[in-house]
Amino acid sequence: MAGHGARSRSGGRPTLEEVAARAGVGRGTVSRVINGSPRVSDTTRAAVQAAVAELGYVPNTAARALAANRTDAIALVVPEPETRFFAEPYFSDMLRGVGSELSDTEMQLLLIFAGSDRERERLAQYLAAHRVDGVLLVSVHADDPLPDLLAQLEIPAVISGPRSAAETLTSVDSDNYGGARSAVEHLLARGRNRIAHITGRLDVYGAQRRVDGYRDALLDAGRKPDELLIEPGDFTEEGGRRAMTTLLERYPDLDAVFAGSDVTAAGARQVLREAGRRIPDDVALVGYDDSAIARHMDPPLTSVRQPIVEMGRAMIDLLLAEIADRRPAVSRGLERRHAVLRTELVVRASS
Amino acid sequence: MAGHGARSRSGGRPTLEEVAARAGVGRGTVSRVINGSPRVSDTTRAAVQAAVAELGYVPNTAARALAANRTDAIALVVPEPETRFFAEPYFSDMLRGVGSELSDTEMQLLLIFAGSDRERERLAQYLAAHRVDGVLLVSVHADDPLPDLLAQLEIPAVISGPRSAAETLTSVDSDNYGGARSAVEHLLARGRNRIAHITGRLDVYGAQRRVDGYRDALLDAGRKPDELLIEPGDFTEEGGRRAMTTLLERYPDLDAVFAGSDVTAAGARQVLREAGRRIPDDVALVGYDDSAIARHMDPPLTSVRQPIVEMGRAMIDLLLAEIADRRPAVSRGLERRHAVLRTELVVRASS
DNA sequence: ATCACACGTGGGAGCGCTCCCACAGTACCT
DNA sequence: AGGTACTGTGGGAGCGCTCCCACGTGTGAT
Repeated sequence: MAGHGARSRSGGRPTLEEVAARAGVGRGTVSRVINGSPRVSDTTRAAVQAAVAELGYVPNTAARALAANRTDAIALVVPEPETRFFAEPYFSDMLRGVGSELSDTEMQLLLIFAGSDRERERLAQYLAAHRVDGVLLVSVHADDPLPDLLAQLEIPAVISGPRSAAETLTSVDSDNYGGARSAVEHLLARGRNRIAHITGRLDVYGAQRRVDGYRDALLDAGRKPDELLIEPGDFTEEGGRRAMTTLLERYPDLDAVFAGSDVTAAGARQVLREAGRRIPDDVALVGYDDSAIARHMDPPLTSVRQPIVEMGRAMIDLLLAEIADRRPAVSRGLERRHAVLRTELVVRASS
Repeated sequence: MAGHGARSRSGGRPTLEEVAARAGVGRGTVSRVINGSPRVSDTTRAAVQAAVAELGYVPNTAARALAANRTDAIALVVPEPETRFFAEPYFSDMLRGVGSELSDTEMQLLLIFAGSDRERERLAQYLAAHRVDGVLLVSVHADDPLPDLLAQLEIPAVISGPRSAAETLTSVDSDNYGGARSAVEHLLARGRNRIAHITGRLDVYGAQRRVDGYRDALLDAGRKPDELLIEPGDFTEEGGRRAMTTLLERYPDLDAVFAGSDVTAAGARQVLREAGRRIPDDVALVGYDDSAIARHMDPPLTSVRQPIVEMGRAMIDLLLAEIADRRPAVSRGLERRHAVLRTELVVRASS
């Protein structure tokens, strides 16, 4: 066991310079080895690696960040209070995808909550200090100033769930349009005739796309969509109840409901039950998200699954690419990228 | 609105030097103002602050970290897979406490999962690189090498749930002994005579302390604890079922059970029901943790609440103090601190 | 008047890296 | 033989801070 004395100066960690001396090479060469540059001979590389191992050298991140003007860290920004973060599986799935894709990288992931005004203030400071190389944005509301701030600071960012068809940030989304279509096509195939739709919050782009998918599925089946069968909801259970009540008054004979979320479907289910409708015998019910609620509902709810883990992975891929592109300072006019991932209809007893 | 041109050199952020020039002072003085040193005259301070505001100056963290040899970041290390982190309210409560206590600090919190061997490898590298000023350790198993690693690297650390009575790290804990006592005293006060205890995993120090509390409560009431009424569990539902089955065979006439966790109580409840025992009429049941399970059980479960949010706060307080103490390089031989927070018995219908 | 000692301040040195230019050495062409 | 090109290498400069020493200047004791 050579080089027992890991520290050359008492208390301090070994530096590049010390590794260089030990290996009998220059500082630059050690730096090249550490950073995996190919412009080093094999013998030299081996010598340096030996010295690194002997001294237990670990690069000083702060020094690297200062010299290279990068942090090797990215932030996952959640503009929600922490409680919602823990309550919804969406976030944990997203985190799983992001984490797995990042695990063979040197990149460090920071989780930042920005639910309160105070937290948002801190976040702004944080970004202004350029403490991360890039940002992942999830669950952003249409009027959020954060995307603009990021653009202004020229920080690479990827958003999940674009705010509109003209989203300026690189984005990742699930195929809301296709998901809605598959739900409606499924109901048509089951022989349903009067299919209602309780929408999500219509200021959310994805909710709009689901309405589009609903309409087009009917049109392509040769039916004329009835606007009175489309009742606005807001992703909540209460919204589902309200909308269902309205729809039932309007069309007592409707035989299917496509809800904008599983929670909304739960609200609708309650009203249907109270009105004496059996599910699925009288009215078929389909939700969206395939959350735990869907599996545990009575009867189990047919629902559209979004590939959230995969969306997390895709976000990282796009973000890393954008960071890499930006490194050479040349702002190559890359067109914005928008990834759309396929959804899957999970059929259960409710339809 | 003076000083419209925020940037003096194109593309770059303003530096300390530039702020100094603008304010007509030296670099050192600006540094003092930024860091809140009292050794600056009021007029000078005002001038510097004005310059900072005009230029939109934000300190460069990397430079500061390099020069001052600190990171202003601490890590919350969770030696569990992410799924458990999200599944258990323990972690989210802890995070809430930690976050709230940190919110009026410059400290940045990093959340690090170290569930897999691979992740633990990364963590070791991370700590070796001294990328954080301190570490918060939650849910550490008795044989975990992490505490030793931290001690060796001389990184300030606070552990929640000491590993033994001789814990070497600064620790925060809830009063497991007192919590158990209050549960048993409650059962005694309710007139119960044969009180069983299903323990937690006995390699967890807190579980041992609960057994101690159970015994002492009985002793102090003038009863001799019966070791055959103490059956080892492991915090799980299955363990609760197993232990309850054994206990019921041994003492068909027992009239109370104090379980080491709510989940264990749920397992015990199931066995009791199947054996035809009514809760609380025939057998009173008390759990530990006051988790969501306790509130939703039928009947609602009496349980010992741990002040987890407060524990998170206390951990931060102790850690920040330790970091501050270490800053002046003088390793003042401070005795290790061990905070113990009071528990609270939440009485519900099960007892 | 002299000394002592604060206080507020300026700026040099240095933290540990990366970047890049310079240079020796080798290889391959004219 | 000279030129050109490329490869591998060393080390200077500089990233933006903090730390600390040195230097006025003002105050009070002698």
